[in-house]
Amino acid sequence: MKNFHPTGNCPVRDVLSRLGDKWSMLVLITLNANGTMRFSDIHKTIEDVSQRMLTVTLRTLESDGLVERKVYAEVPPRVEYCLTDTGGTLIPHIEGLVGWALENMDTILDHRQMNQQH
Amino acid sequence: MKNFHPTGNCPVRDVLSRLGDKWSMLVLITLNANGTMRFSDIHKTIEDVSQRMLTVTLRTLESDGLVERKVYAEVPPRVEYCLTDTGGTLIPHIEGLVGWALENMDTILDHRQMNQQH
DNA sequence: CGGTATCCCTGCGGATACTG
DNA sequence: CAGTATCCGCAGGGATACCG
Repeated sequence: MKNFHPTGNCPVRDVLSRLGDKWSMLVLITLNANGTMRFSDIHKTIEDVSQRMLTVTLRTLESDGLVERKVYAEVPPRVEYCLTDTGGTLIPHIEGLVGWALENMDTILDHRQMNQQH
Repeated sequence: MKNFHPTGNCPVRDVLSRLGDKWSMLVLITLNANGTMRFSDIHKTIEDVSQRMLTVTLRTLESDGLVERKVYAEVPPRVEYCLTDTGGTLIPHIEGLVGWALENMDTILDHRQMNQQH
C-alpha cells in the first residue's frame, strides 16, 4: 500500500501546506501575470486581501525564496516584488490547477448542489 | 493589470480552497495510487488523520463529485472509495505540485533557514 | 467496521490604529 | 508608501465517547 509520509513529518506536506493558505497562490500568479509590482499594485490587484495578510504572505514567500523583495531608499519608500527563478518554476503547476478548476467547476458546483438537496 | 476574481466571489478560489485543506490532496493521490480502498485502508495509509477528519474530507470530496462512495449491505459494514473520472483528471496536476515540491524543497528549506538566522 | 456526536483549542486571518 | 502592533473572532481540525 503506497503512502506519502516518508519521514514522519513530510517536507512535501510542509511545502504544499504553505501554498494551501488563502493568498499565496493568488499572489504568485498575480506576480507572474504582471511582472515586477509594487506593494500597492499587488494590493489593488488583489482587492480583498488585508494589508497585514499581504505583508505576511509576501514575507513568507520571500523567506521560502519564491519571491524577491527589493527596497529602494527613497522618500516615500518604494518596495518592489517579483518572482524568483524557483518561484517561476512553480507557476505552470498552479496554472494547471487553475485551468482544471475553470474547466470543472461547473460540474463540481452542480454535483455539490444535488447533494445539498439530499 | 491582470487580476483573478472575475465575479467578486470567484468559483476558482472556491474550488481551490477545498483542495487547500489539510487532507484532500493526500486522500486523492492515495486513492489514485491504490485504486479502490476501504475506509480502514485509507486510514491505515494516512496514519495521522483523525477518523473524524477522514470522514469529513471524504464526504466533501464525494459531494464535489471527485470521489465515489460505495456502501455494501453487509455485516460488518463495508464501504469502498474510489476516484471518479473528474477526480482522476485532477491527479496529474496534484502530481505536478508534488513533483515540484520534491525537486525544490531542499532549496526552499535552506533558504528558509538562512532567513531565520536573520 | 465505519461511522456520529460533542467538546474544545489553536492559529489563521480580519479590523483597526499607529509609524518611519 | 509600505509597512508594524495589537486585539480578537471564528472555523478547521483534534480528542474522546458512543452507535448501528
